[in-house]
Amino acid sequence: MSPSKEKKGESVPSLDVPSADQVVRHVALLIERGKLRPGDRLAPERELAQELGVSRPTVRAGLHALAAMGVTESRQGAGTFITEGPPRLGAGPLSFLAALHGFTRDEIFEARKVLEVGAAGLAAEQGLTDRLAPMAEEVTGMFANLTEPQTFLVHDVRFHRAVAAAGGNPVLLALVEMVSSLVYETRRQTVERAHDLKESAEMHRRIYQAVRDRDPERARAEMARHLDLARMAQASEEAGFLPSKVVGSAS
Amino acid sequence: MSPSKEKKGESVPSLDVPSADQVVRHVALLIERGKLRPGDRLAPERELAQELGVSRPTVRAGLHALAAMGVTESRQGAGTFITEGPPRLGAGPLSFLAALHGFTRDEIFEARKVLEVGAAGLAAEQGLTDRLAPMAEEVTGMFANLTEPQTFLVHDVRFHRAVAAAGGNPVLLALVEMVSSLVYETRRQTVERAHDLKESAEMHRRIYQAVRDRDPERARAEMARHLDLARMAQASEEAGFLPSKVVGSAS
DNA sequence: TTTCCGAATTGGTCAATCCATATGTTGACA
DNA sequence: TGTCAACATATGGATTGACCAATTCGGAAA
Repeated sequence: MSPSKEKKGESVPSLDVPSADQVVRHVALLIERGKLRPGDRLAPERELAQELGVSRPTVRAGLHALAAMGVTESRQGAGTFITEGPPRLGAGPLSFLAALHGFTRDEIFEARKVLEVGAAGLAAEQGLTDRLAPMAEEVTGMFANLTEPQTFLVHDVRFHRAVAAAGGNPVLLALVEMVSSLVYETRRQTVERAHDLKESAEMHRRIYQAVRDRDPERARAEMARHLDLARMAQASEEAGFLPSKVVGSAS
Repeated sequence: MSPSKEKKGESVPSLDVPSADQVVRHVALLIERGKLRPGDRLAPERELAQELGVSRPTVRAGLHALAAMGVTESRQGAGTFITEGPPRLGAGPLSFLAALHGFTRDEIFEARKVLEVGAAGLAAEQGLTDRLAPMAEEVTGMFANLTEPQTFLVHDVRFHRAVAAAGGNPVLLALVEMVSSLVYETRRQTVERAHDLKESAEMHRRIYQAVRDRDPERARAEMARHLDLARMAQASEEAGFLPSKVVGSAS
């Protein structure tokens, strides 16, 4: 079954496939061929090691890499599983990039603006009525927690997620969540200083109404305006509070 | 320096920190504190193992995870280094997501549209003249290779990268590259069937001109139009060629 | 039939060892 | 004296073997 067991010192030492990558490629192949679907369990490490002709630590290295990419999850005693649930991109890689290259708050908000304005437009165009309820719910949650900044923030984040979801594009949703999570950690530390939570809730409500009314242009405009104001609000919250305006907390 | 050396069977077994994550967190901390910058070399695995009080295989597992996130690169005999170069997000995670959840070509193009239309708008607004040359160069390369589809495609991809770069936002650039790379592999297999390469080159030229003229609205419109046409073009190229319209080739 | 315990399964970790590659040093040779 | 090749060292890559810890599931007992 496995003619790949080549001796090392052979005449042609050209094909050097890093063994750890072999595991990743193997899993990738199984996924592409549909043999592995979300929630499925992978073969035990010991079996994988034998199948691929590598040692167990090598298999483990590959599985760690897959786990870091959010592809798999391992539970001691149970097994290794393909990640279930909605498509998500881990925030880790972006967080590291942010910390390493010193992304600024403004840059991140600008990226959010592009993503979320687009998502809001799509949401209004699609007009999927069953996606409206989650948005409305979060707006309600915001108005109900004007004096509880932390709770308010949770509804805030979930509202933006709901808008992206209403866009109906899983790729965009994954990107929005990845970038949003970059801001979330920072924001959680400064939201206590926020004033005008009411004004923020009103803006979210206007975004919701625009989507509900299937008015893409208004949805885009309201989202753009909201993110601009949110950016400035956070800037003032951070004033003299955080040592640097550089974001980045690796998960 | 490290009082974290807790015995396992102690009276309070509550704090179970998966050892592999310890390595990731350790590196993350060093990065956040500015002790590690792109290009720097990490301590040797054996030293890290001793510092953190874990075994070397565990350290290796953590380093593999970091490598999978694109944070580090290891070179046998030399050491492990923080990834250098421009901020990049690996395409691996998105590829897996695409394969697992069956993202369609249309969904990916829609996401590209949001990202790249936004980037084109930013590029035109910024008007950084020193970012124009790379774009012009790729357009020239496309016109010079109308009969060489593979070469044409390379310039095509690089043009879109150049536009995103001209937007001046590293976050957006990283996202554009990540999503674009999803399409690239598929496209490379079908581009031979393309006709109207000349028309495609013309469209790119118009995008360039709009950015050069600092006309954001036109830049957005041209990019949107281009991506719509490119989507349809690829659909016809794929007709009866690829077994499925589902994208996804994990790197 | 229900409940509980224990064996088998499986991931998590460690230790020791060897190999492959890169790098720096040293010594021989021109 | 200068240059280059061979060797020693540092470091990541991988293996073997073993043991621990958490989960799962089946069989025994109530």
